[in-house]
Order: sequence, then C-alpha cells, then structure tokens
Amino acid sequence: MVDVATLAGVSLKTVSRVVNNTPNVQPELVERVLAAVAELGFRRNHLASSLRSGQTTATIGLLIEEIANPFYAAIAGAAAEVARRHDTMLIIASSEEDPAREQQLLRDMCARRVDGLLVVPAGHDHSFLRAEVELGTPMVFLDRPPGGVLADTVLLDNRGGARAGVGRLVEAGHRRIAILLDSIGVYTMRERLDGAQDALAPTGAPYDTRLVREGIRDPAAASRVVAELLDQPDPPTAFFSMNNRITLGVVEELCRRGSDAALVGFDDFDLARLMPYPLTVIAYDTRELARTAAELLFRRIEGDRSWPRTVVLPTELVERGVPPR
Amino acid sequence: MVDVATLAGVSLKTVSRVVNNTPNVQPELVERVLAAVAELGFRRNHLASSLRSGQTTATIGLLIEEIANPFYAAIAGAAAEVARRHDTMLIIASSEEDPAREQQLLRDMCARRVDGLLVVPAGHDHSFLRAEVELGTPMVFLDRPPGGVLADTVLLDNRGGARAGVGRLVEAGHRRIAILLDSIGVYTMRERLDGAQDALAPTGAPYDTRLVREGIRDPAAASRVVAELLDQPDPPTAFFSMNNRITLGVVEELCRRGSDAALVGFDDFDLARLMPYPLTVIAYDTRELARTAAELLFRRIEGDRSWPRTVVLPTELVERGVPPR
DNA sequence: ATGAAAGCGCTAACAG
DNA sequence: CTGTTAGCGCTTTCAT
Repeated sequence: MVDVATLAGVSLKTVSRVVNNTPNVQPELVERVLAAVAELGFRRNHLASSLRSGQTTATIGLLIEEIANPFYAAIAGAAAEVARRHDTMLIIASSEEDPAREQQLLRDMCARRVDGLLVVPAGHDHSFLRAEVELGTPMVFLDRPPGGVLADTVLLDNRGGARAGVGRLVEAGHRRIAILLDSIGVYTMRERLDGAQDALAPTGAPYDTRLVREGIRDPAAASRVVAELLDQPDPPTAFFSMNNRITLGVVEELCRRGSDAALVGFDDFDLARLMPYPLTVIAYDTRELARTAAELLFRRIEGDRSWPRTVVLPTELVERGVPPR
Repeated sequence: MVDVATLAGVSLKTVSRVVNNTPNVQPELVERVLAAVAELGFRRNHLASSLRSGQTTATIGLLIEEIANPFYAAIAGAAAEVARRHDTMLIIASSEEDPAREQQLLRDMCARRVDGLLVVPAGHDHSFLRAEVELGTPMVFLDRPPGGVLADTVLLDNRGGARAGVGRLVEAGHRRIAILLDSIGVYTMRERLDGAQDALAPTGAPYDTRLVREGIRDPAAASRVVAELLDQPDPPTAFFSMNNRITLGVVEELCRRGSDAALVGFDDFDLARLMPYPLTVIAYDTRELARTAAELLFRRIEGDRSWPRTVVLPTELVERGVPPR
C-alpha cells in the first residue's frame, strides 16, 4: 500500500480510502490510485484489514460430518448460498463423527475469528464453546442439539416423521414391523425410534425387541439383516428403515427375493421413482434446514441478542404405495 | 497475550513460545502460562500470527461450480481429506458457472492469502490470475484446463472414455447412435464429442447431425429428446449420453416405452445396479481426480518449483450389458 | 477532502 | 532459556 501511495503521489490513507470505496475522494486521485494499483498488481490483504478493524472477517465456519455425503452436501450448498448473499466466505470442515476432531476444528475456526459458526454436532458435550459464546461468537446448531451450551438450534421433526411412517404401516394392517437403524448413539436415531414406538404403542402389539436392529452402517449390512429377519420362523411383514443407506440395502434384498413385505424409509431418494419397489418415505427439506440455520446465524451476526431459540422443521410422508399385510 | 503474560508474570514472548509449543521453555513457566491462558480464556488470533509470520495461513481455497452437486461434493471431500492431512483448512466457494463470479471469488481468496488454490474453471480466461501466480500463489486446475495461465492441471481422459463407450456400441452392431450432450461450451463435453466421433469415423456410417443433440440441461429435457428421436421415421438404435443427468432421463423414457435401444452413459451412478435397465457406463474416480490435484498443490506449497505439468487420469468402461442392434 | 501517527495481536531478530 | 524491540499491512483517530 505504501508503494501504491508513493507511485500515485498520495498518502497511504488515500489509497486505503480508494481501495475501500470510501466516498469523498477526488475523482482525479481515485484514478491515479487505481492506476498505481493496477500497475503494481496490488492486492489488499484481507487478514491485515480485519486484524485492525477487528470486527468482521466476512467468514463463517460450517462443521459437518463429511462433505461427500449428499445430506451434508445439501446443507453446505444451502449454507453457501446464504453466506454468499451476505458476501461471506465459508470454511467447511468435516468432523468425521469424531468429537475430539470436532473440538479441535471448532477451536481452530474460532482462532481464525470467523464471524459465526454453523455446527452439526458430532460429540455430546460442547461446553468448551461456552467461553466463545460469551465472548460473542454467534453459533447455530443444526440437525442435532448441542450439549452443555445454550445456542440457537434447528432440528427436524424426527419423532413426528417416524410416528407418521410407522403409523402408515400400522394403518395398512402390519403388526410385525422390523425397525432398522444405525447407531443408537445418534440423537436423530433415538428420536426416530421414539416416534416409531409412539405409533406402535396403541396397536397393543407386543413390542418385540428382536425386530429392532441397531448398528447397521451400510446397505450391505442392511441386506444381511433383512435376509436374517425374513428367514426367521415368524418373519416381519413390514420394514421401517431409519435412513436412506439402510433403505437401499432393504430394497436390494427385498427385490432379490421378490418379497412383498412393505417398506417405509426415513430420508427421500433422488431416484426413488426409478426404484424397482414402491418406496414410501419420510421426506424433509434439507436445504431449508440449513437455510434456516444460516439465516438465524446472520441475524445474530448482525446484532440480534434475543434469547436463543429452537426451531423444529416438519417432515412429510411421501406416499408411493404400501403393500397391505 | 499481554494480559496472559502479566498474569503469569512472564514476558509476552514467553507466552508466544508456550502457545506455539516452542521447545526450550522451563516446564514451570509453561505451567504458569497455561494456567493464565485457561483462566483468561485466551485464544490465539490466527490472523495476527499469519500476518506477522507472513508465510502461511494454513488455508487453501477450492473453487467449484456448486457444492450440492454430487460430483463436486466428491471433489470437496477428497480435497478436504488431503487438506486435513496437511493441517489446513478449506474455504469452498461456488462459481455457479458464472465467470464473473469465479473471478471475484478467486480474487477474494487471494486477498485472504490462501496458501494455494484448487480450481474447477468456470470461465475460459484466467489471465487475471497471472500476477498471482507470479507472486507465488500455487494453483492447480482440475477437470478442465485454465485459459491464459500456465499452471498444473489434472484432467480426465474424456476423449478416450467417450471413444471406448461409443466404440462398445459400434462393436454391438449399432450404427445409428444418438449423442446427447449438455452445453458444447464446456470443455469436457467437447472432448467427449471428439471421442465419440473418433469411434464413429471408422464405421463409415454417415455422420448424421440430427442424431447429435446439444443443450440438454436436465433429465426431463433428455426424456423429451429421446421421445422425439424414437418417433422419427428412422430412429436411432442406441444412445450415448454424455453425463449422468442426461442418462437418467434417457433411462426413464426408454423404460416408459419398453424400448430395447442400447444405452451407454458417461459418469457412473450410485444406484446403477438397481436401475431397471442395463446401464453400461464410462466411470472414473472423482476422488482420485481431486486427491491428485490437492497433492500436487501441497507439493507446490511445500516449495516444488518445477515446470507445471498436466496429468490425465484414465476412465473405465463399466460393462453392464449392451443390447445388440 | 487529505494526511500523520498510533496500534490491531502477533512473531522475528537479536540481545542478554 | 528469556526478554526487548521492531514491524507484518492495514484502519482508526485526529489533525489539517
């Protein structure tokens, strides 16, 4: 900047004014400065400017589990769009579901003085962020609630969605309904399981724990569990899958066998219409989830100091056919 | 840091040493400093440290078209993984295929003094980056070559892949092969078209421009084009689709009609096995593309000053059946 | 409307 | 092993 000022024959401060589009600079000087900027290939150092001015880095951080996963990619896309409207850059980091890594990444983002944080929690204890929150760094949690810190949270109606999905199977006459889920350690899975039980309770059907299978991490595992369940003496007549990876494996195995068991899955599919199986699902708007969270965050960044709130977004039962019992 | 130093009764510099894990500090002092850090909730300002030390911000920028797109999400995932291994944060920005926006974003990233840039080009002229390159900011282009600037580039063998795909259709006896593509303005599409023509040329079949359809932006448009082509007096017996959005629309329309036309598509699908149609595709390793680019970038960041190179990654014909003519 | 001086929070260079 | 001093590139404050 000193070089530019020298070349343009003005003071350093005038260069700063021109570079920042401050009004009240003589057009002639503006031109001279701009010429010098071009000639020297000057590029403003954003770090230095936000170091001195102190308030904003025009950057927010997004912490997710894994960017290659379509769910998180959708979140990142919606967050990026909102960030863009606020002329803000987005730092994206993946926790890989590792709480230690989550903590390290969040600390690092804070050290970079992001203006705010959008977090899909991996761990259950976020009290280490309390100091940061008190220091005034806004943060919004999404998809899962934080632990040990009071902050804005945007969630899906997991319980209501699962209740509706299993309810639909009950309505179709099913009583032996297998429930397939990933780790019970994850908040969303616990909520969905509660919802499933809400729907099952009024039927008076005995709650058969052998029909609830936990720890299914991928489609292949889901296929194996389905095979095992169908080979039992008293097989289930319907399946409730708690995420789309599992649903995929269930579809594969049901098709392989030409089974007429019913299936309802949590999470919608891009290609559901082309599936060789009527796929009724519980859908929700992932982008809306992220958009809501990001907009809440920017409201905070712009100075909103109201009490933290929790927003719950609805889910929708997308009916594509449910074979009766 | 001054406060921490005062509280711990040491100099500012000692605090700096402790915070940076510099060896050769008395354990006792380390402890006192750490206690003060904890008590005051001190968090090192990463911006200030990289402003002064000047060399590295431990940040790289990734410019893509749109993060929610699975192709770019895969790229982002692989890049994030390499960045992570180098303890580097990733700023991701989406150009939305707008060259003006691309330029603005890249300039902004440079202003933030990223250590390097990973770019999937949207525009055709990147000469505005030349000053930046000369100033020593490493950058690697991927999926498409840059224009007007010499830099490392990692590409797929688009031409070879298309040649193999269309070649497979020719081998199955097809001569009237419809070719469906997105915008001809995109490098990858032009390359793939060249490859298709490579395969068609030796057959001596007249090159029928009515069978080459450009400007297909989404599955619905692809379905419409397929319908139109099949309703012609002399319909094609095979389709070559140049990306997976198009392939999807082709599959839908072929299924709807129960057509036995052959189909080969560029880009693989997650759910190809479950498709109601034998889907032979040209596959490639998207993550490998990004990994290669990111590793090249870090080699540059670490000081490699060798002449820029271009790497071309192979594609693979994944055979899932091709109906003969 | 323009400029001079101070300083953001940190690290480099050099002493002690 | 520890401290002092200067200064990264910019913006703020206050003068002119």
